[in-house]
Amino acid sequence: MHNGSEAVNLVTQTAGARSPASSEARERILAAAYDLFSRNGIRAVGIDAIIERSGVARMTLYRNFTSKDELVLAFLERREERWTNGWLQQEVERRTVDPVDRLLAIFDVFDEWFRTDDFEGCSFINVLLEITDTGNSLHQASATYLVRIRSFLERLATEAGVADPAAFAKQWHILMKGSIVAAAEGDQDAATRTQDLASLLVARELKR
Amino acid sequence: MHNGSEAVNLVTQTAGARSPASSEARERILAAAYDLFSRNGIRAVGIDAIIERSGVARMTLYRNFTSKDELVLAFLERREERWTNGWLQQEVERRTVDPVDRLLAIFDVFDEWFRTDDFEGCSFINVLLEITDTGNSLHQASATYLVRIRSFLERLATEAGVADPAAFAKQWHILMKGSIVAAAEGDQDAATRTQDLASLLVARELKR
DNA sequence: AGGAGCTGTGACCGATCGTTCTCCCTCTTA
DNA sequence: TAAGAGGGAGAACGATCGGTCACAGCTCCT
Repeated sequence: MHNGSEAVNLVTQTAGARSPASSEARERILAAAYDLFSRNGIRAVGIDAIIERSGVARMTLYRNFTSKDELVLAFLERREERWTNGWLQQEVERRTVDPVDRLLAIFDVFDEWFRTDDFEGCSFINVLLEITDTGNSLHQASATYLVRIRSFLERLATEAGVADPAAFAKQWHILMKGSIVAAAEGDQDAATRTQDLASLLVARELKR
Repeated sequence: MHNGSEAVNLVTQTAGARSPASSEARERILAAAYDLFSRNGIRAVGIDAIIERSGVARMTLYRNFTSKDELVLAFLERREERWTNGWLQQEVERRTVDPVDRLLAIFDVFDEWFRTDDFEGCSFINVLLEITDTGNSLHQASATYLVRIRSFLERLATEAGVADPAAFAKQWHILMKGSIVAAAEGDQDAATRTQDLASLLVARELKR
């Protein structure tokens, strides 16, 4: 899930500009890192595991990424592309158009997610909690991607005509995060429970 | 916080029964492990850091705990003693007596917690997310301690006369977990925001 | 033909991981 | 006073960590 191999074949490129930033090897490394990091966390996954799964040479990895941290950063970036934008946001917008319905639909999407057998949780939360040091670039990057999710919520809240969209988005995000942790604990019905809570907030903010 | 050094001096014990399970060295190891694990997580803290901080010999640690995993297990047990029981539960019960007020007071207690400069988050959530493998004993232990927190909530919900205390406790716990993650993200007002959500649930479940 | 650029191979680095071992010292209690 | 247990110190174990090195092979462009 969320690791669709649309792979974008970029081989046979134009003139000497064979940019290393989009080589086939780099893509395979990133794909392997995505699977391993999202499922097992950062610290638990070593470079060896990544090169083995990607079938790439050790030096090829270090030619494409100067360090493990930079690879993790690239993973987080891809996580936003695939999970936040390509999945959550897109799925919500596909299901309905009314902004309030879209907000509530988040938990319908989560419900399906929580029931997948290989539920991996939210990588941004995982990295944020795994890397304690608030000065660490990985910690900060995760925090930034979480802020971006909140921007999406705030946009929907604004469209819905909520009085204080920023505050609303923060509360909504607390609900989302709570449900994700509950799902990680094993509660398959966490999304439904949380949607019920969310509907209470909607009812208060928007008499309809 | 929550690491009060009440230390329980157990030296000079009775007859040969100098149980290794409560030696002074063991206590110092556990105290060091508590500080380090709760603040930095499990994987980030090595044995070396623990023996250095505790000032104990390497072999003394392994005479008291057969492995790092067992030390982590002992840490989690102490975390429940100090955090769940000795702090959260006690603090809530000290502040008020009405069960509904006690449920809401959780977020008053959280508010103070979130504002401490060395906020460490919930170790049970941290370990649960850090150790992905659901079969791992550390993962399972963390899950169990989270269930116990829910038991406390359920007790209060029952006393409050909620229709479905188990479901109520799960929703309340989702709110708590969401607020803790938000606090880890840096939101100092996460407890207030969450208490507002919580009050909506209370209002629906108990017309008063 | 030749050079540039990316990849593969495999040895290798120092550091750190969790864990074990041996030797000795210091208490306590019988 | 003797026995015995707990602790301290430090070397060492094999494994793994992230990261580097030299060298050879391939494919593409000019």
